[in-house]
Amino acid sequence: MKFYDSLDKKKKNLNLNNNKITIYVCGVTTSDYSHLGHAFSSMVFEVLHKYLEYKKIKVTRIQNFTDVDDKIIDKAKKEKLTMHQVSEKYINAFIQDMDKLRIKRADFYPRATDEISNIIDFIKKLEIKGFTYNLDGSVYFKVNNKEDYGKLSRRDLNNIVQGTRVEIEEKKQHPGDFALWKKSKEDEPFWDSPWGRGRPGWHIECSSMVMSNFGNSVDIHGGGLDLLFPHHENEIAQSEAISGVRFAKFWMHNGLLKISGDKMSKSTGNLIRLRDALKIHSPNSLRLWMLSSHYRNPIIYDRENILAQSKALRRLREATLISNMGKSHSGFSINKYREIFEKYMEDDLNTPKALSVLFDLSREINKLSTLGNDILGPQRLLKELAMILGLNLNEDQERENEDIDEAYIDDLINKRNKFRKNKLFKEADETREQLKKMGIEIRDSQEGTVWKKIN
RNA sequence: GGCGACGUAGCCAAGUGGUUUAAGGCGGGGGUCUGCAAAACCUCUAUUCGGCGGUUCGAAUCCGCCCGUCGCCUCCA
Repeated sequence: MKFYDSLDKKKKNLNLNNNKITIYVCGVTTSDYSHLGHAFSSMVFEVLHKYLEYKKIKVTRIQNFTDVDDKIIDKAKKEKLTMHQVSEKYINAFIQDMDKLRIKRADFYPRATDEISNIIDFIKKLEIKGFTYNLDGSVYFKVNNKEDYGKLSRRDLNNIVQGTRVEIEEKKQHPGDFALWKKSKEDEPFWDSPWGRGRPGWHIECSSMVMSNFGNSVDIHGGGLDLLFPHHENEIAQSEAISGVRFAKFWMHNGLLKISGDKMSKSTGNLIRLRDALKIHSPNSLRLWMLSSHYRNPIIYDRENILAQSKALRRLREATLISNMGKSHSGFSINKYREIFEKYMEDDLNTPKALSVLFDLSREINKLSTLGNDILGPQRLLKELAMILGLNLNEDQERENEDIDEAYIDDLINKRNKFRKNKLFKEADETREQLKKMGIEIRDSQEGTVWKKIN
């Protein structure tokens, strides 16, 4: 099983201890509703999780909530709520929205505010080792004391600031130094610490959570590519400054989601909320769309593309819905498809290729069915493999059949079939048109007439 | 200015030295089936991988230059 490691810049073999694996994924700052980029990132590592589990590997996946930060504090002031209330609201929304997308939940969702005492201990250790300095009640990490700083993002400390738009805090010893502990201003939430009242800096919570849950090193550390610098670079610096060992065996970064060529991000307001996307797209179509490009590549939001995926989805679903009338066995090897699927998944999570196996399998099922073969096994395999990718091939069918007067539809279908029996085709076609106007498409087959809702 | 990614058919998107004279999906053409449809199946739809050079017996795949798009260097999945 090979995955691309952003630090070593190559695909590496995943070696396991006792068939166990630990995964830490950087979660969201709880200052707003989650957007599609969050969904994409969460889904990538969820699919990884599910695949490993399918391979009988014991996975522990943690995804954090950053529930203390400037934006949350601002929002709380504006809405006259406490920081905690704001966070609570968006944490609940996150869970709700991700559930709807059928993202299997992580094992734990630790919050920064529950981690404070560990964080303080962490900073104390860094202090003892001489990696920090105090500046007006805030504590900073000395980037110059970490000789390999910049190894993840290939950055050189000497020109790390040149040409940037960063306003350099003149007091910092080095422009790259970052806050471990921020002194709190008046009317801001705070925690007592050896350095006075304040709150943790952004990067420290992830290091602390990894270490308090997994020890000095985690197997896979994931997140969006936008976190590579400075967030993950800083995590490495502070963690390895303490432990002296490699912080994450694998750094996995998903590509960023874009809207008409530009990154989806909070700063520009250029984003689509997951809950809004779910109003016009089914979970399956959204997932199929996200899975149809490789996780490390950027993906551009485009309604037409997602719509195309929902049509593709039908192909898969139809193949699982064919009644199994066949008796004979074709000598068809389902293991071949399973093996190819696994081969692609284990090659750095190549979901586009893995999906192609599902489509090939669907075609095979249709062919076998026409030839009168037993298709139960292949159908089960199709559903099983799709489920690893979070595609529920029964779900949309059920969903589409909601809110429909089935008895009325059955009446019309019976009526049409009587017309057909009596060769009154004109009347039969009119009835079919009537159904179509209601959004119902029908299909005649040997087993009778079946119908489904169309969009 | 520094670091990095990408550019493959009408569209989306894999492939990163020979097994690929390039997966899969959407769209489109033709056919089979059907009273007609739908679905399904068969078949066609890039002799070619941004451009130009180079390395090699052999390149979409490696190297160089150029053009274009984007990301990070600021909170960000």
